[in-house]
Amino acid sequence: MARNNSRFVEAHNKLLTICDKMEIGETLQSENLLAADLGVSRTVVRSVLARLDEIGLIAIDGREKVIRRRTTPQDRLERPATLLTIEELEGRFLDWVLRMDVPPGTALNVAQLAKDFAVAPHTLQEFLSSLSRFGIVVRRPRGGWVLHGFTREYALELSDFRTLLELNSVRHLVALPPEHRIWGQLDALEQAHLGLLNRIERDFHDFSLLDERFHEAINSVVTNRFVKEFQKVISLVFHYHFQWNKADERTRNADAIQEHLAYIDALRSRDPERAQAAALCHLATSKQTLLKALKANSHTD
Amino acid sequence: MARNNSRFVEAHNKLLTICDKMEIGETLQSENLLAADLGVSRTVVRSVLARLDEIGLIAIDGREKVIRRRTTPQDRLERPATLLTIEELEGRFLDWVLRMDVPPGTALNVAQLAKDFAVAPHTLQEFLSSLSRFGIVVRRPRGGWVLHGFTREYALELSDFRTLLELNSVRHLVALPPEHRIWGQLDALEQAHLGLLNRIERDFHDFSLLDERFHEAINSVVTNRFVKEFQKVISLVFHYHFQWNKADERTRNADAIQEHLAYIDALRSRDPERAQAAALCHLATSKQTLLKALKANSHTD
DNA sequence: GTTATGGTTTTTATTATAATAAACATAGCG
DNA sequence: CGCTATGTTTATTATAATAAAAACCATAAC
Repeated sequence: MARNNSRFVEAHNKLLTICDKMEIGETLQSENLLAADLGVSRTVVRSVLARLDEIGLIAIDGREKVIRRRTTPQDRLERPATLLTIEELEGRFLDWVLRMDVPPGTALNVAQLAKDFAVAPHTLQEFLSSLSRFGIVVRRPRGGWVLHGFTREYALELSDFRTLLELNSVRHLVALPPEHRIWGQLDALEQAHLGLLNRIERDFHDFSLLDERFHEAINSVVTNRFVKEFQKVISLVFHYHFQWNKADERTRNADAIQEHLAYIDALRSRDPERAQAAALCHLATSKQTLLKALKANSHTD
Repeated sequence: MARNNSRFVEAHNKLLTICDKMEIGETLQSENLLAADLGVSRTVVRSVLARLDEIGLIAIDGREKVIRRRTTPQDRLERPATLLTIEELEGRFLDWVLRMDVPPGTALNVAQLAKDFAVAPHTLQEFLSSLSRFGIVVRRPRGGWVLHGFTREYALELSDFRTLLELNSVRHLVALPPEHRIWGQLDALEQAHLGLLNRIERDFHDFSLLDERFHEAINSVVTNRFVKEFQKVISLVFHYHFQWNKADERTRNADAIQEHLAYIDALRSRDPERAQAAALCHLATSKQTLLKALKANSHTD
């Protein structure tokens, strides 16, 4: 009753498949080889073999493992409900906070949340601890967690920080040689923007994703793990709010496309000042959009 | 055998002190008031009262809690060894990594480390999880942790990121009005630098701390939680490496003081370009110092 | 009506333990 | 004698169980 035994079950069922491919009376490979084939440790293989012996599928005699009968569907074990990993949890949690519009200052109940998200309480705890680095949640003095974002303050600071990082990327980008992959990417992105502009009436929802791809491309020219780590949070927050601010979504997205196109042009000019100006202009609009989205469903006054 | 009962013990001993101040035959306050006085919940007060009743110090009769005898030293409970909190752990851990010069790629043994640091394994686990946001450690696919920093790459990226943040701070700083507290702080820092320069032959060790204070002051003008969070890690890493790179420590620190003084002058000029140039100059030196420190005891080639 | 207390529920932090992996030792075969 | 396969032991992580603490509610006393 400690770890979940999904590894054991998986190996067990895989071994059944192997047995199916062999004849009755044949002998299985050595434990070491089986372990390598199944991608698990020998310990697991041994416990699987012990079980197969128990249900009479094979007969273990010293190092002889003889297949005794064909497998039946009943032999297969049910895989236990697999819990989310900490990586999968990240998206779900931010989604929950932003979508459910959880007010800042809410005390988070680890046990309850863990149940809701179908993770071990411990996993959630760890995750919250890592989120606390971004100030989204804070640890209370004697245990427990409080949701601290997303206030207006937070949004402002996040936007400012984003601007800081992206202007840095822009400065790097314009200095790149013509043969760098980024220029081709920008061309492709330009085409995608023009394409979306043509069918904006219907597909304006697609902009959110395009926006993410666009900024990701620009920031990809900087190879810095700290920049990248933050980019993840930033793009998540902006992405979600983009989706939910339904007011004027069509015209807003159409305008943003125009800004992106101007931004791309400015980058192509290789003129650092012009490029930074275009970036600033678009990022300012983006900031306003985020603030409006917050105000729309605000606990934040 | 779950939580440690330090809260109970603390409340217990405090209540003994309260009893000492009262006469035999007097009655104690209500549970609620005691709880407020001791700063704990009523549950703790109740278990403490139950124990005091048991050892015959007081007699509980309904809501009457009569003091029966004087307290003796034997009544006091030994406080259990208090484990480190996650905040205290941070410094200790980075200290260990940098001081012991743990090579990148080392697998971290949670149970062992937890013992060494005198924390619950769980606390260490959480802490590692939060550190993983900075890429110092990474989680292995099937449990376990690997130390990933501090390679030359990491140091370079950290330096670059630091430069990015600090230049931003400088741009903010030079735009601040003369009555802002920062100008007074800079004056004080200048005096401290000049003072240290006079006794550099003897006290060159003190520079590390002064350096930290200096950069902290400059970055304090930006009120951004993301900037602040990173500053913590950055200053830790630089601070430690400063201390351990013993080569030419005296002259190196004397030179750095000169750079700081020029930096302060440039800030006072309120000229953004000049200030940024001075900042860049000093940060570049700092980067070189860090790289040299890494090379000196390098696993990183 | 107000305050104090007894009991109950919730929630968090820690410990014990099962599942896994790895290391080591031993036996069998060529 | 050397190599490989298996048996045994040990170490380590993830999770379930659980104790401590806090919060809550209902009842009793003044």
